[in-house]
Amino acid sequence: MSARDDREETLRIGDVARLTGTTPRTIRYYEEIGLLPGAEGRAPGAHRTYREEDVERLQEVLRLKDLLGLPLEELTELMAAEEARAALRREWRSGVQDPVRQRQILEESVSYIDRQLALVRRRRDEIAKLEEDLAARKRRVRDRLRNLNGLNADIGSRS
Amino acid sequence: MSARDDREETLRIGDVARLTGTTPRTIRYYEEIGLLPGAEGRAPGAHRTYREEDVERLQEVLRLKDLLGLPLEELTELMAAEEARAALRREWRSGVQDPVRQRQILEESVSYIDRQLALVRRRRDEIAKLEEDLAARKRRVRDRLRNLNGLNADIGSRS
DNA sequence: ACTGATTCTTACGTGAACGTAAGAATAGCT
DNA sequence: AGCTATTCTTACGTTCACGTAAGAATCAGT
Repeated sequence: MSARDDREETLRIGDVARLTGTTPRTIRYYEEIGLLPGAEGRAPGAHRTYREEDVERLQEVLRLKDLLGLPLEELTELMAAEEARAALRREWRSGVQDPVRQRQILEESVSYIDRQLALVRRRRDEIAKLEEDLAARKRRVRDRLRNLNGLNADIGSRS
Repeated sequence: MSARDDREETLRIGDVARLTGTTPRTIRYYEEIGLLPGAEGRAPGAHRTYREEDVERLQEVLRLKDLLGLPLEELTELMAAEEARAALRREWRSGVQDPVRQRQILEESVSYIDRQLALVRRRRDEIAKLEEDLAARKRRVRDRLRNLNGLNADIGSRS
């Protein structure tokens, strides 16, 4: 009763839901569609257990979902990067340390991060463009307002 | 057959759909929920007609929807700015030109643009933060890779 | 071992945002 | 006036992303 892998405080689905601002249902759903891993060795009917790592991953998922607005299926592909990192960590802890395999996993991870970065940067540019356009529009309207106020500077002093 | 308001080439719903990359159904739906105006004086059963102005407005709607990810109902509120601008333009063309009313409309327009800008800037910041985080993560992974390559510089030369 | 809280599985329900089908009507052209 | 393409209205269907309900099972604490 000492040498097992149940280290690091083990959270339950309700805890994770509270920590991430979602609901248990959502977490189960994400697991169901393969967006979250859903621990291999779990007896049918047994409670799901999570660690900090899983919480962070879920937060990443929610963030990408919110900011990129992708359908969950595409997000599933994107998140394969975290899978690679998780796999690496597991192999790391289990002491495998085959440098060739590690290189492979790390490179895979980089390529997935690059895919995420590409999407994020496109969004960033689109948002920037939108902001510029809105600012320009605002300037034009304010110019018209200044015009009106200039031509008859008698009416109204506070908006 | 000369003095009417049917100036400016009048588009039909299919044209607008093609120009904006959507479908007629979507356009009707947006009109139905009040997100698009849906011309007042239209006989029941008659074809809808649009002008450049309407196309631009729809493009704005689609852009905000995509980039902000708001439910259409909230978007409807946000778009009240365009309504104000459209109203102003109509009064302008019809020669009303009551400066007090114009001031009112312009200020209303500014306040709606400000609301849009606030939302867009929040998004911009969130996206920027996400990009930074991803870039940092990538750096860390690449550092590990460099480490691996340093320790055994024999394997693999191209990624 | 018991108990109360939480979770499990299964399955049907829901809201948002459209898709699709059908029959009638309209608009542009000749 | 007639023909054809497009559109109109109405209404039911669909997909995504969960919500909700029910009965059984599990887990933490005593």
